[in-house]
Amino acid sequence: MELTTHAQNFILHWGEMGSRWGVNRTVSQIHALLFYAGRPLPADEIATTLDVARSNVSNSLKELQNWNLIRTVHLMGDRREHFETSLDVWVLFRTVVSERKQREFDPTIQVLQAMVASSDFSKEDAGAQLRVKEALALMETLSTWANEMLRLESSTLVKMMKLGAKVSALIRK
Amino acid sequence: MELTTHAQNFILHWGEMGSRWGVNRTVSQIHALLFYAGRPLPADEIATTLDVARSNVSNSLKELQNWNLIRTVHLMGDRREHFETSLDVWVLFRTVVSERKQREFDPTIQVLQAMVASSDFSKEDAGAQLRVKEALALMETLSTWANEMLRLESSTLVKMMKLGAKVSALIRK
DNA sequence: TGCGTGTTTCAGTTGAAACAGAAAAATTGA
DNA sequence: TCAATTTTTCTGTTTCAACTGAAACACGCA
Repeated sequence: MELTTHAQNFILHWGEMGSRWGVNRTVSQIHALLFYAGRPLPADEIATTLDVARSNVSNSLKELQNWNLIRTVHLMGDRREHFETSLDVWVLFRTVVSERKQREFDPTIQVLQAMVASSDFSKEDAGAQLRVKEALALMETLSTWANEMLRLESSTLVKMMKLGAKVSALIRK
Repeated sequence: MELTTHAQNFILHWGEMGSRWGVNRTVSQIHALLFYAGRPLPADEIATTLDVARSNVSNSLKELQNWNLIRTVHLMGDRREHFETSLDVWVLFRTVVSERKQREFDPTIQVLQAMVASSDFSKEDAGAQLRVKEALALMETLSTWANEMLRLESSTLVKMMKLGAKVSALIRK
């Protein structure tokens, strides 16, 4: 498959974005390609299109599957596996947020909880203990809130966001 | 300064967190140290405490200043600059979100806007054009919403989060 | 102006992650 | 079962950001 200029822009920029947020560049490029193409692609076509090694594609696809961002489909008359991603951007967004939270956010909360629970802060760390508690409280608040938001339907979520700060007018209690 | 076990845990874990989110490890460790210590520290004390090169500390501090996460203070009878961070976790959170948005999110929106505006998508990319538009719409929604949230006072923000999905009950319009 | 103290810059080094290519393994159709 | 096709694993190589240490630079003070 030959990429148009637009496709190249999109894929390269998305890969760049990914790497700034701690996601492997090839992984995000592949995902961008599948999203842009909008149809299932076999691994070797991905490899030739992006000009990366077949093995690199294989590992990246596995990573994307672990992230629940792609699934395999089979096409008539072709024994190769084809890979596709959801084309609903809100589904993708929620998946990424949810996975990321599970992998990195929640474990950190646990670490902080353990720290705070083990009450053997030395005396000179009293202030520090308070601050760690506050950091933990922030993360717990965020976590609970995120779980609730993720449970909403996309359309509801969008509506809430568009309401935005208007909601704050209701909070005078 | 000798670090307690708790301090080490906190700082090391925070550094680890940072690097998973695309933030230099030393940078986040230094910030964690300043937060944990809760008092202004001079660069060389940071270097010896974390056991990294003095120059590394210097560059990392500059980075933290660019992020508006630390400021310098001067102590009586000491010519050295001392560095301190806000101890209000919500202030820190908002700063990070705001800076990160400005640096990485907003520019991406611009790229997508440019792509969508330049209407020379070839015919076979019609579907792709639609999808890019949807991705852009999502990011714009998020961006507007984030701006509104960032303008709120911390206490209001927390209240809104604690309300959480309860707000969605109000959206039946 | 020169000296002591502190900071930054810069060039080279290191280490970890990403990647390629080959080899091994798996799958399917005959 | 075998051959053809496709996928995965493995090992070395490359790349790049992070880091160090030394040298250059800035500042304040006598």
